[in-house]
This record gives sequence, C-alpha cells and structure tokens, in this order.
Amino acid sequence: MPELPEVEVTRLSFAHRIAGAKVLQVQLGKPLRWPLGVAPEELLGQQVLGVRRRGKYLLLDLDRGLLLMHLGMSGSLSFASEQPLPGPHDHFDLLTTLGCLRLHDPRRFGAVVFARQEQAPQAQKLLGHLGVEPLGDGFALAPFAEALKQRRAPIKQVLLAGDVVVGVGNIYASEALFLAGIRPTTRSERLGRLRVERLHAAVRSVLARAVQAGGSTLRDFSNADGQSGHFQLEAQVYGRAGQACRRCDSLIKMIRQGQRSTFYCPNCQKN
DNA sequence: AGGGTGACCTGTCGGC
DNA sequence: TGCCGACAGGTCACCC
Repeated sequence: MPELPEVEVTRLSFAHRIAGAKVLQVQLGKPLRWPLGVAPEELLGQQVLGVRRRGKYLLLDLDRGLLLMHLGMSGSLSFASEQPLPGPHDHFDLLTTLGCLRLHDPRRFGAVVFARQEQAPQAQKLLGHLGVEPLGDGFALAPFAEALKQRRAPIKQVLLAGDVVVGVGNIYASEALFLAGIRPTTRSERLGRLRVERLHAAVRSVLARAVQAGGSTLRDFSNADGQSGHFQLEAQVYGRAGQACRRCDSLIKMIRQGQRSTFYCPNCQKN
C-alpha cells in the first residue's frame, strides 16, 4: 500500500491531532519486522512533539527519543479517540491522552523502532543510507544527474533502491518512467541530459499529484482518519498489462526486474 | 561499493 | 467447491 504519497497523506491526517499527547500505554501484537528496541514502559509519560516523514518512514518525535514507524507492504495507521477492539492484524497500539495510534499490518513487514535520538545507531541503520527527498528543496537536477551517471543498473531499479532519491516505490517508478518517456530497462548511466531532466520533473510531479489526490491510485489505501484516496489519479501503466496505452493505444507490457513487476508502453518509452 | 538474490509473512485471485 | 501456485504497494542481510 504505502509509497511516499500514502505515507505523507497518513502523516498529514493525524500529525496535528496527536501533537502534544502523552503516552499512557503501549500494546504489542505479533512481532513486526524488527523489535521495538526498548521496554514499552520506557515510552510511558513521554510527550509526542510532532510527526515527521523521511522517505517511507514516519518519525514520531517524543521528548526523550523518537519512534520510527514503517508500513511495509501492507501496513496502515489509524488514529482514533477511543481504542478500537484489536483485530488479528493489529500489532502496535500507542495509547495516548489524545487518542490511540494503531498499526494494522497483515504481512508484518512494517516496523516500529525506538531510538534515543535520530543519530543513534538504531535509527541510522534505517535512515542513514537514504537518498534525497523528492518533494524537498534538496532534490536538485545536477546532483541527481551526477548520481544517475554513477550507476549501471536499470533505471527502474535505481529509483527503487532509494539511495539516490527516496519514496519512489514499485507503482510510482513505473508511472514516473512512463511520464518521462524512458524505458525502465535503460541503464542509469546511459541517460542523457534531456532524459534525466524529464525524469527529475516526472518523479516530482507524480508524487506531488498523488499526495494532493489523497493517496494512491490503488484500492485499499486509507489514511489515519479511515478515509480512502480520491482515486483521481488513474494509473497510466501500472497494473495495465495488455491494455491500451492511454496516450498512443499500443499495448502496455509487463516485465520482471529484480523480482518485481514493471509496466511500460513499448511505443511511448523507447530507451 | 554496486549489483543480484533470497528472505520475511499473510491474503487474494485465477486456473485446473 | 477445493487446492495450489503466483503474486502483492518494502527493504534488509548476504554473496559475489
């Protein structure tokens, strides 16, 4: 479910409501990808100062540390004034004076990890290698071009790797490459100035529009209010193998790259 | 150090 | 209807 836009939409939906809350209780379900890394009692009484996002991580700033939350493949957060009855896939509840923040995650690829500070090794192990924020000022064309020139892997996989630019997941990678008119299999280093420029703009605009639309093009995403995306953004290529390209009517193709599906239009995306 | 692979876990869907 | 394999929005540890 969650790429950068979904994570950001989630953040926007509850950050203002949880700010200032004090932690009353922590309830854990089945194990997530990593252990919390601290005794839950350690969190009690701490105040939630705010919620930031770094890549696909949400950072819950507390007065004596921070919680790094990741939604994995199937996670979603909800924030409700009363604690709802926990279901079989609810694996983390943070009960606070202002409401209950809950991580629901059937596949349990998500995680909640505590660190005393952002620079602590537990946090840096997860955040340290991340690339620039695509929606921030740091996403400049020249360094992006420079980074892409250093890589020999197919451009789709460089985007997914997240060490050049963060937040682009499997859906938006295909979508951005379509927008830029670039074949996903093209080696990163072989992209010329013009294509890099188009890709830079495409990554930005695809992600920004998805945030504005309230989440992804896909069906089961909902923010922490329980509201689903507006579905205003139709996928151009993702999930459309065998269907007609919306721009040129050619048939959309699906291939496998690094065990993930990639979709593209063979006519609109020639190298 | 970059690149390729397997691993983690559960649910759903299509085909036989 | 039932079973089985393929696949799903992420990313880490591991090997070369």
